[in-house]
Amino acid sequence: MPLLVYENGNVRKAGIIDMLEAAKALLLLIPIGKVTSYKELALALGVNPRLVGKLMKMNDEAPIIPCHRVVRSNGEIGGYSAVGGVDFKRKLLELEGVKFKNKRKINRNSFISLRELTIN
DNA sequence: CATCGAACCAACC
DNA sequence: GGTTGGTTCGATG
Repeated sequence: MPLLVYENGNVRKAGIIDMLEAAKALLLLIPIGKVTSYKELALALGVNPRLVGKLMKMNDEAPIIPCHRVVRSNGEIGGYSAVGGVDFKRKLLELEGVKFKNKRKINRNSFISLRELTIN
């Protein structure tokens, strides 16, 4: 299901910029110490997970808008193209209290589903 | 669990 | 039209 946008009286399919704004809004809901996955965002936005990566890359306000809290659904850290690279991403997450099982993987219980954030 | 190939889809060239 | 990602999935060991 593609994301739709209501704009001066009619409905159209969301463009990449619309999705970027929507993604940013969702990112701001993720609490410190928690992460979500590209997949979850993808489901919420109705796009391919790889496109979510592209969106995160377009976020020029990292790490204020916390795209570093988006990781792979299998627990691996994923990428980070903003300054500092993946090492900085890991550092941020550790600093925020995200628990790592080991160097590669994040604990299951550090994940929060977008449903928990957008409902109630 | 780890690895591998294929599917994904909009951007970019 | 082919390649490329901040990925995922299913199959296989």
